[in-house]
Amino acid sequence: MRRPTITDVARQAGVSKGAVSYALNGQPGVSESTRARIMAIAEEIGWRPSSAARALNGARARTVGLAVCRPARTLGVEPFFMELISGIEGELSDRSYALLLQMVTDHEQEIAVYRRWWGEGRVDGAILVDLNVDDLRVPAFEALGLPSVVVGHPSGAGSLLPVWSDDAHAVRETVRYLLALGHRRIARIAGLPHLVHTVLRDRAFAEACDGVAEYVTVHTDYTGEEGAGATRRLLSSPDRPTAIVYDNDIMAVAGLSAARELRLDVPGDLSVVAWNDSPLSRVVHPPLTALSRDISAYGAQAARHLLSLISGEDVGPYEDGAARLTPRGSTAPPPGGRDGSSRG
Amino acid sequence: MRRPTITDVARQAGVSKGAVSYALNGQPGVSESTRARIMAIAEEIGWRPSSAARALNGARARTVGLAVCRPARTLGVEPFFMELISGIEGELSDRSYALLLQMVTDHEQEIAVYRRWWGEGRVDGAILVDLNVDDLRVPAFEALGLPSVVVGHPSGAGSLLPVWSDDAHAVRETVRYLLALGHRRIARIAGLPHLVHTVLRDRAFAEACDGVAEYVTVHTDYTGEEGAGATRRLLSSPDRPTAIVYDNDIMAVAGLSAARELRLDVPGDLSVVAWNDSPLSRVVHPPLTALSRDISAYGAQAARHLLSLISGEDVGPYEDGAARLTPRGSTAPPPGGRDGSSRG
DNA sequence: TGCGCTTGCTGAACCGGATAAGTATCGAGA
DNA sequence: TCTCGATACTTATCCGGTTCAGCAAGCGCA
Repeated sequence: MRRPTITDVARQAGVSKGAVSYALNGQPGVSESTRARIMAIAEEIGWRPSSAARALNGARARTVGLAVCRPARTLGVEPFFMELISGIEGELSDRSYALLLQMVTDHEQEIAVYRRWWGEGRVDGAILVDLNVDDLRVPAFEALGLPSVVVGHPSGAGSLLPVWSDDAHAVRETVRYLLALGHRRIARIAGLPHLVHTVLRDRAFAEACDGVAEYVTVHTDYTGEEGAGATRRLLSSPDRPTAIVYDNDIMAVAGLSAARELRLDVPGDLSVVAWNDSPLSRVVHPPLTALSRDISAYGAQAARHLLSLISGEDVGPYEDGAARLTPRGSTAPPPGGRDGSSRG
Repeated sequence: MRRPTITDVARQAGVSKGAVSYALNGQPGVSESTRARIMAIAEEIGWRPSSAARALNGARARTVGLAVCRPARTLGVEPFFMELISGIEGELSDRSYALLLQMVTDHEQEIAVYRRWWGEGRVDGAILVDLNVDDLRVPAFEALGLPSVVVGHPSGAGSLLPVWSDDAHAVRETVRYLLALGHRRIARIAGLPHLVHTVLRDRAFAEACDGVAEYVTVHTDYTGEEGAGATRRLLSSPDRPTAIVYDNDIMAVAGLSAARELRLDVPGDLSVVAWNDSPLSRVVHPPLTALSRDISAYGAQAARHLLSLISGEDVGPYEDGAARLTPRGSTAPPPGGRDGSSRG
């Protein structure tokens, strides 16, 4: 049961291969009646043009690559990726592009994967996530000439096209909010220190707190375990923070549990803010005050930008709206109430 | 900057295209010295054979398709998928196969996606997940002749190749454990009722409890919201259950919080068991007693089976080990202690 | 009536590899 | 010395589309 080819359709329709091709692609060169007849036959015998044969004629592969480089254990839990992928995917499939996915363990391997995909003509472009400081992938992609969108801050994207969101702004908003509540000892449990957005958040956090509150930043690997561990250490120090900002939601949930183990009430004794709002933030008790963003829309935007880039349009960096703080039950004035500070 | 082709390599090496092809594929027909020279030149100019051109000669696309059909909001949170994909992916990339991913909203759309992929020769096979009762996709895939592995129970897989795990066994083990602790009123907050594994779990749960405990099963859409809602309803009834088994971890976490809102202690007043162990189960307090499986290995096995099927090997169904119960802090004897029942 | 233009199609070349068939070279054996 | 066979290639064809050049028919118009 061989797959039907253009020749089968042509023979059945009594026309040449060329005519079928014109009919299929809506090009002039066939009459409407012939086109209809050809399409009907194609439909009937279930013919679809081979993507390989099309690609051979210089056409696009109509596929975008995404290699994700994170330790498996953090990947599974973080809603961020699935939402991002889901957004990318939605946009791609609307334009009948496919997404080629591969998980890798390090950047060297990721570069090798792209080198292969690009060399083999399997993909037309790539999406680069989890931008590192001095990221090896940026010069590699530049050298390959692989059309790429970087999901991350322009400062680290080199000549590649950045799609980003102002994390510094979100940090400032969060700190202002906590200050307004009266907090004066604020900790931040951050993610991997070599990620560009971690560095930017670190800096913004330090600047926002400087002179108005004691602050400390602890780096982790984003896992709940490290989040809980860091929380325990912070909370068992004599001058424990009255508020903790977590760089993702799984650590915030873990921190919530760690606080409870230590018999601390959230938000009575400790306020908790989670980055990346997700269903998880809403189902725990108390529901988490979180920095919300439409990750799926962000992914869709990245995909749109990449497709524009691929089709040769002239596109510039895209700045998505910054995360908005969504106050919920996990934040309140610190123990002892507001210490007389004014707002703003 | 055109991509180099086999012709470029041939010209530079001073040989014919045929020779380059033989050299590349390790076939006899070129001397070792020539082969080395050709490979060196290929490496130098960064040539890789176009996958499209290869596919045109009847070769495989070396790609496997996975269309995931779940509402976006449940997808993001459940670790299950990312772990499964990660396992599939690891196996595929070891054999330099790629994974083509698409998210769809319903089965009709999923079938359409596969029809296109298969018709266009983009994929060599497919992995079917979230098997439904009377699943439309099974006859569709059979009709297409698309080599497929079904991640789900053989009873619903038709003539497709099933890779499955005995959920009924896991249910029985869980119920036995809860009975041994002394529980006599057990609830189960299940997932979508049209999924084959939900039906199988439902049946096994009813059979295991029948005559020895009061039981009730509530169906949800797997989201934390519905899990929390169902938990509240169950716990506010006069004869509330002393133990609840949740069909996934996000609902278990939501249930944990719901119980806490109602001032019920876990595990003192209520025991909680989660299906699908994940980092999430360990970071909440108390850590959740969970049904653990190596999802990643399961995915890898599904991928291996599919690749065997694609290469025409004769493969039979694969039954993975059933989930093992991992007791943690969320389960204990019911209020009032063991009611004198003996173990076993 | 003849010219040029448009319409609707055909035939052939081409994309980049794989591969079967053909060929030149060389060494070994009769 | 001639043949045989292996070795190391080349040449040509094919895969399934796209696309360009060509061509016949029909039509408007001078």
